[in-house]
Amino acid sequence: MEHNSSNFIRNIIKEDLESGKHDHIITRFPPEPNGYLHIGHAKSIILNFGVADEFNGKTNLRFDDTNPVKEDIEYVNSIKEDVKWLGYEWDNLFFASNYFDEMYKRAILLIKKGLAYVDDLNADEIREYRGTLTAPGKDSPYRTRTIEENLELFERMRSGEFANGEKVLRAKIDMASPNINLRDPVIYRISHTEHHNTGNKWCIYPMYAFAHPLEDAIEGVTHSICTLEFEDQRPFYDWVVENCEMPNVPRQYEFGRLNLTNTVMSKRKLKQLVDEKFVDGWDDPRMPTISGLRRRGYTPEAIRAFCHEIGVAKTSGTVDSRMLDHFVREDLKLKAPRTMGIIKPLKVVITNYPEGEVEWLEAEINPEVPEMGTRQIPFSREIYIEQDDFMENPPKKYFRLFPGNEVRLKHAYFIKCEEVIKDQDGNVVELHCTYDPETKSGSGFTGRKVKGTLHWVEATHAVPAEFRNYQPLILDENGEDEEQEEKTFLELVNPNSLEIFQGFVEPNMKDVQPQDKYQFFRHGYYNVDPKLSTADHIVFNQIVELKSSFKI
RNA sequence: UGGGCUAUAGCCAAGCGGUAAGGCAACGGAUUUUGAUUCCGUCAUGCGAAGGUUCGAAUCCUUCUAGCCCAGCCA
Repeated sequence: MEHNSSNFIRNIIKEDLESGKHDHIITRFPPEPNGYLHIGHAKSIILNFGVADEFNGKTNLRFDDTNPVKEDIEYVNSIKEDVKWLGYEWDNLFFASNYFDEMYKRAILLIKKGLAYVDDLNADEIREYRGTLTAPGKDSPYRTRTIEENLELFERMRSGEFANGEKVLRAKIDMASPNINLRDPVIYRISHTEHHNTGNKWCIYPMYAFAHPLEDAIEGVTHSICTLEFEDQRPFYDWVVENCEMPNVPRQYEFGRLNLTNTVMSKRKLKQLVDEKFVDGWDDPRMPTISGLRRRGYTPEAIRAFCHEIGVAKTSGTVDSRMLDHFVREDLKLKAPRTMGIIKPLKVVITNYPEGEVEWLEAEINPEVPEMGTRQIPFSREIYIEQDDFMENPPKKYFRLFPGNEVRLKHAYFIKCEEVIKDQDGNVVELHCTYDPETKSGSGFTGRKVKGTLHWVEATHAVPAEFRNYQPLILDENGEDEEQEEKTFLELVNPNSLEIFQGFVEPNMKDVQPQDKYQFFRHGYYNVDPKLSTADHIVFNQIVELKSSFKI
């Protein structure tokens, strides 16, 4: 069902299986629990789980929790929920922190082989000694310590004798390497910090570059898939696996991360939007987080279809967010019941309709899926239509209501605008119309045609509802500016990204449940907000508008 | 100025020496009780540029150009 898009990683795995290099594959999704997952992670999840599923392999969910100062159990819970919601089941749930003993032993092995040493240089000095992009670094004066001394010092680091930053363990490779990652990278640092999983057992924690290859090797991961910025790290990845004498040899492959127009996609920036209250939280419907998209009303199916269609490559481009919109509409088209809702109400009195009378009309729930059946909607002398569906002085090709014009009310009758009622300030507050009983929907009336069909809600039975319409959170005509990143990014936040309206919906909508999705006729798709909606006050989040070729 | 990577339409992307898939967007036109959907059609003599090899090149070679990433005791 989800298209067979070819990509280079899939091709590599296929070849590895065909050549007999592997008889099975294991992938992993390795988030650090320091924030919520976003749609960029969804791309990685879908890639890792998808490719393993396709070739009968396994995928681990592994928390890369090697830096306790940034991590929190709240994040591990949200990550698990999001992966499941996207439709994936991990074969194993692992924590890198459960490998700390193993990693410590491998570090000692490195020391014993003369491939790692304890350095007393502080952070600033290490940076100085590292050299620059174009100039080689120079050896630390502590680089030549004996194995015995290193062993003893490292053990004393572990036992808590030293303060944060006082010492580090470094791999001994080459301070003149053109690849900066190979200039004796730090592999262990001291951090007297409680860890969400290991508590106070450790005060030294391995660095990503050292830990990650070990984690993969320990789990027997065959294809370790990560994003492009880790490309330079691959030589060290291989160095660690080899020199730590890991029996399993994982290989790292890098793909381009997902960028979307009008979207920021870094955990740091998203966290900033949350912390500085630009949004309601990680799950604000304007956020590109999985939890935000879920609350907005996006479906896992739509996200998966989108990720399959954008493909996986080594280019770093920016996908038009309208492509995501497309897949949401496509998924919801056959799933979402149609209903009518008025976002900006304008009262219409049908002057020739009997006072006090209400008739119930039958309306199909989804014309493309007749099995969804029908619903009953009331019609009477007073209804609401959309303010945007009336213009006193319309331009050419305006098919909606204007003085003297006749339109069709969906599922009901033709009405003709006879009179415009205004308040003292000249604002249109009410319309007086007449209807033609002959034109009832379903009666087969063909006497005359109208150009426009409007949606409406009967006034006395109408259920009040709140509509929350969204615009992009980020206004980025030129993408993310790198110069004054901090400033520019916050300046690009759209002050009008949320618009709230109080309107009306059909009476049959009074018992909608959180996360129910509807297509409001001629508006678009909406989701019942799981946080804000109550039985007394229904709140709909706009998922995506319907397309429209109408321009005024 | 060191190293790594990338370049196919407005955007994403397939293509692996045999004559440029697909999706999004856009634009025509038909149908339409959603200005939606659906349908039909248009959209790269062209693959960052210039040379070269070949009967034949987006694919191989050479040289250029442009963009992205790397100097955390973050991941």
